[in-house]
Amino acid sequence: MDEASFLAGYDPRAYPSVAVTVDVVALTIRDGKLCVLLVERGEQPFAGHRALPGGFVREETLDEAALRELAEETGLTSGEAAGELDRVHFEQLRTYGNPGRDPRMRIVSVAYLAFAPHLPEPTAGSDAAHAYWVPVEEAKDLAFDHDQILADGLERARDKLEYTPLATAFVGTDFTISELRQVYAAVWGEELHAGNFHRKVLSVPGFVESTGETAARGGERGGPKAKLYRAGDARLLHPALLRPTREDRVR
Amino acid sequence: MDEASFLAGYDPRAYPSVAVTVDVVALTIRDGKLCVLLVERGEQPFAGHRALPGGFVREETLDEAALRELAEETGLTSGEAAGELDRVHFEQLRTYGNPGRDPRMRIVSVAYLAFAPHLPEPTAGSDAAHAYWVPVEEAKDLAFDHDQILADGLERARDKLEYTPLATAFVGTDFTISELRQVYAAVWGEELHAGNFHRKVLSVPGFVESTGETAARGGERGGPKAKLYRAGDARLLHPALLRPTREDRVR
DNA sequence: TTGAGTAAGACTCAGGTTGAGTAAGACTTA
DNA sequence: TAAGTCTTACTCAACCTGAGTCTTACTCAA
Repeated sequence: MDEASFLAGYDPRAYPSVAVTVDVVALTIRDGKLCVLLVERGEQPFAGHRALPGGFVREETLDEAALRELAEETGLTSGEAAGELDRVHFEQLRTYGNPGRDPRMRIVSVAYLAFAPHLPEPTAGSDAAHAYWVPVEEAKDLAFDHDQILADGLERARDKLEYTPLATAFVGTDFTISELRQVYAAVWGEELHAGNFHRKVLSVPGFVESTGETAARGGERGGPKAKLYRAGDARLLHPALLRPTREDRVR
Repeated sequence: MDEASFLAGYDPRAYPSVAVTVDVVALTIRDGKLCVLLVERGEQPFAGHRALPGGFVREETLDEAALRELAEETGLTSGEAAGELDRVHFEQLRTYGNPGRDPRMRIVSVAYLAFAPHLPEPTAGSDAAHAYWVPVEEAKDLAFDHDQILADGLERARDKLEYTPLATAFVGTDFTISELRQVYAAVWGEELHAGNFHRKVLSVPGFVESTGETAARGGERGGPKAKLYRAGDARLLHPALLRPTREDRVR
């Protein structure tokens, strides 16, 4: 039965009311670690627990609701700072709506995944004072089913790194191959062979293009100045950068 | 802002009410063609148009709602026939909730993807009399944003065939490699090299396992009796069966 | 019954991609 | 200045790929 025939034959008020929210899994890399944006809960249920940022959907698209929530939580709502959000990659993750996931009422939550190059620490004193970046391995015991949502988001992020140029959303407009490799290492949680990574990135058409420039200085502990690149126009990587196979992913 | 702080600070009734539905993109293969289950709309809006089956979410999980809708539309609700639904693969596709996607009220729809080996034609006289299987290339001008939902579902199906043993959900419990190849050909819309496909399927650990049996007869127009296989225990295919690269997928 | 056509499945081969390793040279800090 | 780090380029063997050939087993129609 589709929406229309339902509406013709049933009274929507015969069913319990449902609320629709968005929750955002916002990821960034800080100090070489993959971090997620969390908010501190002050009220029951789950008072004292941390949760993913989110909120009710208003008269706006779901995408707009997710972007608005992220902007509010990071404090990036005003003019200049809001421009940083332009470089954030946004995509819908999946929807969570089991009865009982919120103890108070039926809430269907559309989860989003956001990848940010380097958003500032939410500033104290603002609306966003209760939000902060947490390394993903420390993000446990979240409120509601947010542990599951975070886990699903991380899995999606790791997958998309293989087939899409998503990693370029985590670095600045100009970056070195080494910086890009550190993104993969942080998200996948394992080191990559620098030489092979270099070869593969440059062999994928449209992944990166040279700026002709060179980094201002070498690495922190030595090494030559690396060449600078910017994101190319590819939307899919071919061939893909497959992560080292793990048998436990297969069965 | 998360759900709890919203609920504490705002009155949900201050926002327009939102209804939550599920829509199902149910795919099967009939006569070598990929087909989708559609229902005929008798009422405005979109009277005379076809639509994806779907309906309101009740006191059940989203997954249960999608399964229930599919069962109702196909008429597979009673004892024995309902068993056929056990072999249907189900997964959430994505959620569509733009204001205005339904002209009457704000409706957020969680779309599901279903893959069925060979569900019967919905029988006339039942509740499902207005539902039927349509080859996907003939499924145009659907109601609401269902063209988009179908397109997204097809893209997902084509992708998942590469990395997962999903194709086995389209065939019987016992099948030949050739039948499996025809599934790939139907979903991807292109012929595959029989020898290479054979080699690759058998080389992927856990994709298929031999039954030791042989098909009762050869192909319709000749050829030897093929060996029979059943689905293995792999959940991811490694190495993947990548479809022939198309440049237009990349940029 | 036989011959033509079809398909399953095993094989070959050239070309490309892979992970692993080596090496030269540019740069850092101590 | 010395020791260590890092980018980048290279080599190599192993593997995977698409394209094609071949044998054998079967169906169908004459």
